[in-house]
Amino acid sequence: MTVTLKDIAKQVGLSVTTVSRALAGYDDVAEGTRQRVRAAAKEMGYYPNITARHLQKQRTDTLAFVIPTHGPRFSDPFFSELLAGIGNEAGRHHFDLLVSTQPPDSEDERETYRRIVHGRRADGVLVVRTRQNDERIRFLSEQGFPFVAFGRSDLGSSFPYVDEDSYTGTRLITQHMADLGHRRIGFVSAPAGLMFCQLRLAGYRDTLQANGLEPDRALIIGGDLTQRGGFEAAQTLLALDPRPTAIIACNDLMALGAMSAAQNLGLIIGQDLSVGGFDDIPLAEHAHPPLTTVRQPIYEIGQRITRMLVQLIQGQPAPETRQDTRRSRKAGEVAAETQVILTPQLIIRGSSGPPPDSG
Amino acid sequence: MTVTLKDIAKQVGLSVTTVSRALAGYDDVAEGTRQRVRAAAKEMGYYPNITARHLQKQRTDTLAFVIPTHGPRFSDPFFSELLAGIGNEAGRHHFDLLVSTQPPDSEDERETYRRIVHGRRADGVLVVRTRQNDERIRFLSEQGFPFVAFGRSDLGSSFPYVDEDSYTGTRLITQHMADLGHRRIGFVSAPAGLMFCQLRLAGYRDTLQANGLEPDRALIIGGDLTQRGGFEAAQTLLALDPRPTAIIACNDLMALGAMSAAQNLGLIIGQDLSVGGFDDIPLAEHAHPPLTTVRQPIYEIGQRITRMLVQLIQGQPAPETRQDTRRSRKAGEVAAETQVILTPQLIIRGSSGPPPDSG
DNA sequence: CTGTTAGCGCGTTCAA
DNA sequence: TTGAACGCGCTAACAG
Repeated sequence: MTVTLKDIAKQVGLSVTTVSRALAGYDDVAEGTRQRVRAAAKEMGYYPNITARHLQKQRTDTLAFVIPTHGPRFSDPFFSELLAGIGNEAGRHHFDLLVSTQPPDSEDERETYRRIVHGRRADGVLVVRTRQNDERIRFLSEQGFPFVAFGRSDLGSSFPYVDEDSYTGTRLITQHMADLGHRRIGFVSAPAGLMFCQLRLAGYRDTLQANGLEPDRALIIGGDLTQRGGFEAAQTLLALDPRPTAIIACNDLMALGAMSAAQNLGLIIGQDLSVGGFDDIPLAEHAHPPLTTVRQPIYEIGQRITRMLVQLIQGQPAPETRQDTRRSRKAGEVAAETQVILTPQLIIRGSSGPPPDSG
Repeated sequence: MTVTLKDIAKQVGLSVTTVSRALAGYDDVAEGTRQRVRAAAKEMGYYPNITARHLQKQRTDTLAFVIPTHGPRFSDPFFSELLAGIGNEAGRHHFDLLVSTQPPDSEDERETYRRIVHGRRADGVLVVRTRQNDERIRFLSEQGFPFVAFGRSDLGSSFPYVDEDSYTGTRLITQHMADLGHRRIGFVSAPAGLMFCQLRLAGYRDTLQANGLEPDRALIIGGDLTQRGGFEAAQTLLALDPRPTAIIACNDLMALGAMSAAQNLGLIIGQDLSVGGFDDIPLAEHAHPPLTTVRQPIYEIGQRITRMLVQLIQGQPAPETRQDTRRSRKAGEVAAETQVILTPQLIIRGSSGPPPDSG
């Protein structure tokens, strides 16, 4: 049913080897032969069997992307944008993308990584939402398996990643609130194990301190990065007695949820309560009011980690030798950065303004 | 570096075959031998090479999912939820998931399908966002390649799918608006080639007619299913002179954008303007006000089409023979439905209410 | 019970 | 310029 090299060989009366080389465009095959073979292949509708090719080449031209998903009804525009960046870039480099969804830190997740690495299911892995003491990173490092992470880690080892400077980002937006005159600023945090959670929390805390604002444990609420989580966290925060006049959330989705909760109480966002987020997903711009946030170029980050991973797999100069190659590189060549930290950008929109009693 | 069957065989002094069978748990291998082999495999950290297994078994245990993405900065919670349903269910059945992102109706998309089918890159394909005269479906049908679609088509051929009754769903929500007293109801449509676009538009139109409401071409605006698209469409609709008192959008994301646009004009949603969506993504429930919409169980649909595809691949009773097997089926066995249409459910929330001049 | 042979489909020697 | 032989890693059929 499926047509193989052997079928073509039989058809044109040549050996499988010759057919293979003719199609691969080798120049040690007669022009006429090449023509005949090509014609036959086309007519018979030949497509190389990708699996066989993988086995022979000892590489799969496939990247793996294991998405950490919590509950069943997972729905996060952040990931769909990231996936688009990854998917498009992988395609550009003729790599397939293997996607798996697994609960973070679960046995299933561990097994998924083992299968990918030991079973040679893919040539490299993309790791996202890095965690403290991240076992995925430790495992991949130990195994010497190519990977690039979106986010840093606290492990000693050095590995390639792209990350946004979350600490500075949160400092920017917290300072923005402080500059507007807010003195009680709530914070909706993320699962504590996430690296960026720690960094953002620290940015928040340090900025409070730098502005002589009293830290208040009650103003910090854990969130799960969903809109519902932000909604519920805001309900708690807004029930406090001297209630906060501003709320900063660890991501936009929670910030949007917080806005809804406040609006349900009749509060006007940007006046009665200021809200800030993180990410700048497309929803932020078209919310009402538009959300003040810290921009993170998700799509571009997806492209970038994918490009880095492909380069890593295809054996670009290792990081150690980069200094040496700098001068000898030809025009147009660009060094493969292996550890990138992006500068955050504060996007001020209508959801933030001076506190109600300031005017 | 990677340990293969051959390595183990050498280690324990047996043939590759015996090792293979010992690990596979065949009972024609001595208990002691099995023990020795298993121990060695474990100690040496053996994992089967998945690619080799695929080649030998002539199947890949992989499903392909080609996501139709339009612009570069694609970000849609609908797809992340669908992906979660698909990914989790695929995992449950020990299938890998190959994801690709391609612009609909593009040459790249066609090539992606050809590669999957002819290159035997996967055992089956999931098709979503079905289109009029859908070339993907025609191609897969012609090739006899296993697939299941989310959405129907207008092609003559019969194929397995799950779909929600979009027509009735839109009738429900349009009737809801009419019942509230709305007489000028705007509609934000979707790209015309999409099957559900036609169905929803028809549901809208027929309901207007059934209620004796004048159809007005100006009240129907094309949308691109993004929040921005809904935002802009609503701006146009709200600039009309007798402006609509209600707007129904083809999906929730556009409805949320429409709400923002209206709110920017100072309109109060649910009073000055009613808004309705379609899908019931998690964002809808926690919007302000919460969005009236037609529920579509996205996650479950993802699971279901995946389960159907797996059954199809694993050779469940073909649709033609289902009647025959019905009686001979054993207790507990359930017929594999091949064409499922789900009944839509109207979710009434705060975004819809009587028109302003009615009270 | 175990080993030999064979083959999945392809690409890469090495001879002829 | 072409073909035969071999191997990628695994499993299945068949002997012994």
